[in-house]
Amino acid sequence: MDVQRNVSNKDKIQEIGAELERLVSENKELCLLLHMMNDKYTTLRAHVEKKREEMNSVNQSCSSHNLIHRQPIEKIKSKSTRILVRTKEDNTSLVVKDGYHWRKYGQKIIKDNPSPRAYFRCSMAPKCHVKKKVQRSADDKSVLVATYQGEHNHPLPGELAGVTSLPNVSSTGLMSELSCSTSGDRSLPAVNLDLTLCGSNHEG
DNA sequence: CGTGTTTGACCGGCGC
DNA sequence: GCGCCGGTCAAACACG
Repeated sequence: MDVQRNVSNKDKIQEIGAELERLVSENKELCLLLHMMNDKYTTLRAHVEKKREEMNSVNQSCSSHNLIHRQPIEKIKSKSTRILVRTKEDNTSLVVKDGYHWRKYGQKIIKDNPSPRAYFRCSMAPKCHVKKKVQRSADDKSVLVATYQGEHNHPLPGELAGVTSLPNVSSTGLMSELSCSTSGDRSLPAVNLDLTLCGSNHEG
C-alpha cells in the first residue's frame, strides 16, 4: 500500500513539476511580449510627442504665411481619419473589424495601387452616413489603410456593454489583426501600432 | 426571402 | 471641351 502511495505521489510531483515548467516558460514568453509592447509604446509615445511639436510648428508657419494651404488640411482633418490595420499577408479580404457594421457599396481599382479599394457605409443606423474606404497599402501589402469619413451618430456596440475602445475600434474583432494608427492628414505619416504578436498569441 | 456582396455603368470634379 | 479618375449607384447574384 505504502509503495503504491509513494508511486502515485511521485507521479503527482512529476506532473506538478512539468506543469510548473510549462508555466515558467509561458511566463517567460509573456514577459517577452510585455517587454516588446513596452518598447513599442515608448516609441509610439515619442512619435506622438514629435508629431505634436511638428503640428504646432506647421500651424505657426501657416498662420504667418498664407491661409490657402491651411484650409484644405483642416478640412481633411475635421472630416476624415486614417487607420492602418496590419493583417496577415495571405489575408486578401478588405475587411477591417472595428466593431461597427459596414455595408459594402463599391470596389474600384485605383491608379498607382494594384490592390482594389473597397467602399463601405455604416449600416448600423439608417441615419448614420459614415463612410470608409479600405485599401491595401501599395508599399506593404500586409497593411490595410482604412479612411473614415464623418462621425457615427450612434453608440458603438462595445460601448453599450461598457467596453472602452480605441477611436472607431472595438474589442470585438480587432485582436486577431490588432494594429491601428490614426492620422487626420494624408500628408502626415500615420503612427502604426503593430500588435500582431498579441493576435497570434491569441490564436495559439 | 431578406440581407449582403459583386461589378459594370454612370456621374462629377479636375487638369490640360 | 475632352479625357481621366475617384466615388456612387443599382441590378444581378450568393448565401444563410
